[in-house]
Amino acid sequence: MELYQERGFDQTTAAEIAARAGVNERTFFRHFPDKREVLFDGEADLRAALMQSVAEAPDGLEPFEALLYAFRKSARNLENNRPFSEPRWKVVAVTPALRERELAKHAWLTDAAAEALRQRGVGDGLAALAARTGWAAFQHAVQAWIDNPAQSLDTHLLRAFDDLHALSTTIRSGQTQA
Amino acid sequence: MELYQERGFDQTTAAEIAARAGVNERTFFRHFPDKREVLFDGEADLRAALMQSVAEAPDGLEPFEALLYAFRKSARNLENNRPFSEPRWKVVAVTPALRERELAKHAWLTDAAAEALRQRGVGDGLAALAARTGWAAFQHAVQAWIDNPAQSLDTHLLRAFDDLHALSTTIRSGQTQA
DNA sequence: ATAAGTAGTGTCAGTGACTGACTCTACGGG
DNA sequence: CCCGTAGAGTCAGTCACTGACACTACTTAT
Repeated sequence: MELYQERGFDQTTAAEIAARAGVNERTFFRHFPDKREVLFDGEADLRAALMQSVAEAPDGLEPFEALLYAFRKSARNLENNRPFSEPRWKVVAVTPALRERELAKHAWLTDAAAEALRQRGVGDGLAALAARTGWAAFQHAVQAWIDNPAQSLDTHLLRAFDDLHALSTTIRSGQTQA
Repeated sequence: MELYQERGFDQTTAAEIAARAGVNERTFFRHFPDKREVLFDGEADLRAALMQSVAEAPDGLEPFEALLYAFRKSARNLENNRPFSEPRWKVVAVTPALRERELAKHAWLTDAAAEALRQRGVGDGLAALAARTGWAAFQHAVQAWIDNPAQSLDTHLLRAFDDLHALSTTIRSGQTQA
C-alpha cells in the first residue's frame, strides 16, 4: 500500500488503495478501521513483544534497568528493519494526521510498558512514571538515530539513559522557589 | 460549545455546534480548522506561557530545574482553572480522536520547552531529551492530580521529579547485558 | 460624502471517509 | 447434497471539510 509514497497520504483516496489491493473500498474498511491504520498494522505485535521483553528481563533489575533491557531488544529489531521502515517514517513525518496516530500508538505502548513493570512488582505510580519517562528517553534515542544513523541505535539509547541520569542528579528533594 | 458534554463528541455534528453558536456551519470552519480544535483553543497561549516561564527561570539552573520551575508555574494555573477544565478532560478522556489531538498538542508543547531550554544555552540534544522526559514526568503528575485531587498538583509534581531522580540513580554508565 | 477596500458571514455544490443493510459466493462439515 | 459461516460486493446515506462566489458592515482614502 505504498501509494502513500507516490502521492502522499492526503492525496490518496481509500478507493485508490482498495483498487491497488484488488479489492472493494468497503472491503478495505473491513480490514482497517480507518485509512491511517494501514501504516500502524504491526503495533499490536510490537506491544506484545515489548511486554514480553520487560517480563523476561533478569530478576532484580530496577524499573529503568528492566526497561532499558527491553528497549535494547526492540532496538535490535528496529536496526534490522530500518530499510523497510524508513519510507514509512518519511510518510508519517510529513503528515500531521499520521503523526497524531503515531503518538496515540506510543501512548498505548507506554501503557503496555507500565503494565509489564507492574507485573514485575513495581508499584502502580512508579511503574507509570518509569514507563512514561523511560519511553520518552527511548523515543529521543530513536529520533537521534534516525537523524544520525552513523552511530548505532544501541549507542544512542545508552547515551540517552546516561544523559537522563546526569540530568536528574540535579533534582534536589523539596525544591523551594517561586 | 459544550454540546459535547450532553451528547458526546461523536454524536455532535459540526452543524449543531454552529447552530448553537448562532452561526453558519461554514463560518464555524473558518474559525476552527476542524471539529476537534474547539477543545484546544488556548494551546498557543499556553505554549507561549510555557516558553516564557522557562526563559524567566533564574540563571544558573540546570535543565530539569528550569523545567520544574516552569511546570510549577503552570501548575498554579491548572489548579486555579480546574473547575473550568474538568468537564473538558472528561470529554477528551472518553473520545479517542480527542486524545490523539491532545497528544499532538503535548508534543508541540514539548518542542516549545526544548526550544526554550536551548535559548538558555542548553545543548540541542540535551534540551530535547530534558524536555521530553521532563514533560513525561509533568504529565504523570497531572494525571496523578486528576485522579487524586486531595493533594495539590505541586505536591504531585515534586514527588514525580523526586521519583524520577530516584529511578534514574539505578542507571549505570555503559550497561552491558544481552 | 463617496469610493474603494477589507473582514466576517451566508449559500451552494462537491469530494471523500466512513457506516449500515442487504446480497452473493465459496467452502467445510454433516 | 444441504447448511452454516466467513469474506466480499453493492448501494445508499451521513457527515467533516473545501472552494468559489455573493453580500454586508465597517474603515480609510480622496
